[in-house]
Amino acid sequence: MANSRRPALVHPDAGDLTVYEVLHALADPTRLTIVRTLREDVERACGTFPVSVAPSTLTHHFRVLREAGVIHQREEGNRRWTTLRHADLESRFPNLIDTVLQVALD
Amino acid sequence: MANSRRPALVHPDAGDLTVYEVLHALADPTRLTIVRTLREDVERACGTFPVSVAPSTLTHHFRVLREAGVIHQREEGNRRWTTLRHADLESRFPNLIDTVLQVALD
DNA sequence: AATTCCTTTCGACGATCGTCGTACATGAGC
DNA sequence: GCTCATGTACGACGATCGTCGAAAGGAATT
Repeated sequence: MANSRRPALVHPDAGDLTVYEVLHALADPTRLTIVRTLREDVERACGTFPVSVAPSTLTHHFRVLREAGVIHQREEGNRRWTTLRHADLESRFPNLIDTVLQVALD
Repeated sequence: MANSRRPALVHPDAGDLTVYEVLHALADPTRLTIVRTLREDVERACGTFPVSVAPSTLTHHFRVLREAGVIHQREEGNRRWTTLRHADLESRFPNLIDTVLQVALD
């Protein structure tokens, strides 16, 4: 199984998030599109995001978001489901995500 | 005079600011300290910010903030006075600056 | 005019960034 | 079994980043 053989996904504790890492994670068009999409649909598989980059690039962006504590990913079969860590982000950085999303309407 | 001989300082129009450049500008401890300081004191000279980097590094950070549209600088004598472009930022990205500052209490 | 102060410009440095192609691993379905 | 779909890992690439020291300009002061 992928769940047991592959290295477990690392998710930092809510208390360890830094505003600098989060801001940096949000300061990219592709990554902000990912976050905006997750704000509308609770959970999505990797391949279903409306972005236009190579698969390996997308994996890279997911790692940046995950290590910054912005998203959570869980594996199921050969899919990886992604959610926004909204509660953690709210408790640590109140209003930040929604303010950024509201301001970045594109 | 410095005002006429040195290349004029470039300040982007409020309408040209991008949320990505602004977020990137804010995603650095030194630069966020500068912004926080300007939120308290309206106008300050370059050398008076509570940061600990080399003068040339400070100049670099001011340029990043200025070109992102976060700060405004004017020259007077051999001093350069810096202000936050709060009204422009508010009109373009409502609540963004204050939310980030409130969240980054350090 | 000489000195001192404030700030910039330039070039450099190692590090990180966003991007991609290739190869690989897993799971589902035939 | 085999194939296809999903997604990752690795290595590479040029670009940008944050940092600094050295040198210099301009203004204020003496």
